Amino acid sequence: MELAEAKQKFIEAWGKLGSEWGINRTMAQVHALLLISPEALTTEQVMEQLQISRGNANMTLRDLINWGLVEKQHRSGERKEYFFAEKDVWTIARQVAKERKRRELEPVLKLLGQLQEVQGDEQDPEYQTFKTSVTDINKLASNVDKTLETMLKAEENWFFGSIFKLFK
Amino acid sequence: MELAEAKQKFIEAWGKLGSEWGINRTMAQVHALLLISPEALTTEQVMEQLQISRGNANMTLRDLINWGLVEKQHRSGERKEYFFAEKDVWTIARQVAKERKRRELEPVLKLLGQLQEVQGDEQDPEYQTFKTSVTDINKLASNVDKTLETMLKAEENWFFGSIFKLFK
DNA sequence: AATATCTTTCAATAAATATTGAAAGTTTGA
DNA sequence: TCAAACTTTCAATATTTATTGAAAGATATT
Repeated sequence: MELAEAKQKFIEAWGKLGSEWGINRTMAQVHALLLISPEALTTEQVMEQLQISRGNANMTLRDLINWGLVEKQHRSGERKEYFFAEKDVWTIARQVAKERKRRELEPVLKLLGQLQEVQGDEQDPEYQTFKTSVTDINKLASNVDKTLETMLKAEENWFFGSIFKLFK
Repeated sequence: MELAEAKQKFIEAWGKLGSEWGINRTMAQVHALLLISPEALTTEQVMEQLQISRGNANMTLRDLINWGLVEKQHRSGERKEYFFAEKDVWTIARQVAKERKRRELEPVLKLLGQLQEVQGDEQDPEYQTFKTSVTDINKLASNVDKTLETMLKAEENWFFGSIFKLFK
């Protein structure tokens, strides 16, 4: 396979995977493009390579920066902004985990905690089943949360630090 | 909080979480409804409780069955079909992991393997960066795949079997 | 074999999401 | 201060995804 074709396929696949996991297709594609670019790219270059509009490119790049996956670069003597993606996959994975934990897991945990306080008749099967399900999900979600917390602090921890090096 | 309100909030939250993770909101809501129902429900009951159409209820329930999260029940003397959700959260998590692995992770792994075979000039930074990124992602994805594989076989394995009981 | 009961399908429609592009905003330097 | 170079915004539009509901398909009952 030629490089040009491989790049194309990689970008498409990354976009598809993103959309299957609730991440905007274009955002995933821009990320893919930057991932495989040795140099930082300008908005113009992203627009051209992916055939997207200026507005879309601008918003998508901003989102990627908010996700902590891309950073702006400035070059002396130039007005244009350049965009560069973090290339270490483990750092990327940690970053994504961190953001999704914060944006999605934590709000759910908060609600589950409240729902566990529901009042009702202990003899009512409706009540019993509700309470059991919510409690069980809360337990699992808390464990996932704690596990992620540990993972995210892995670098600071000799034990997991060494385990996670195996994944690198 | 009253049970009725709590149920409503739970169903909404589950639907929202699902849609953030690429799972149809209605599917997640139907799943939530069945999760907190002590008894199996009919299509009619699902339609009424969630205010959705017959077609939607039918397709959604079929999808949930395909995900291995819900099963049909038949009752003697009745023509209607009843639907019942698996309640053990660890089993649910395993089931979801299994399906997403099969539907999304495995196809991506296959492609990454092919992309690693890309031909090009070893001196070309474009080629180098592409190859490094693809290889690194492939490594991480393979490790995730293997880890999931182990998890999915956990019940058959005394060591992880006992570890995972901690999560229940 | 006709009818009642229940399930499935799928083209049409609606709703949610993503994208465009032109105008407004900002920054730099002549 | 002006204007060129670049970035940002957002209402309008397009695309994608989900939902409806009526008709067709099953299956059991008389």
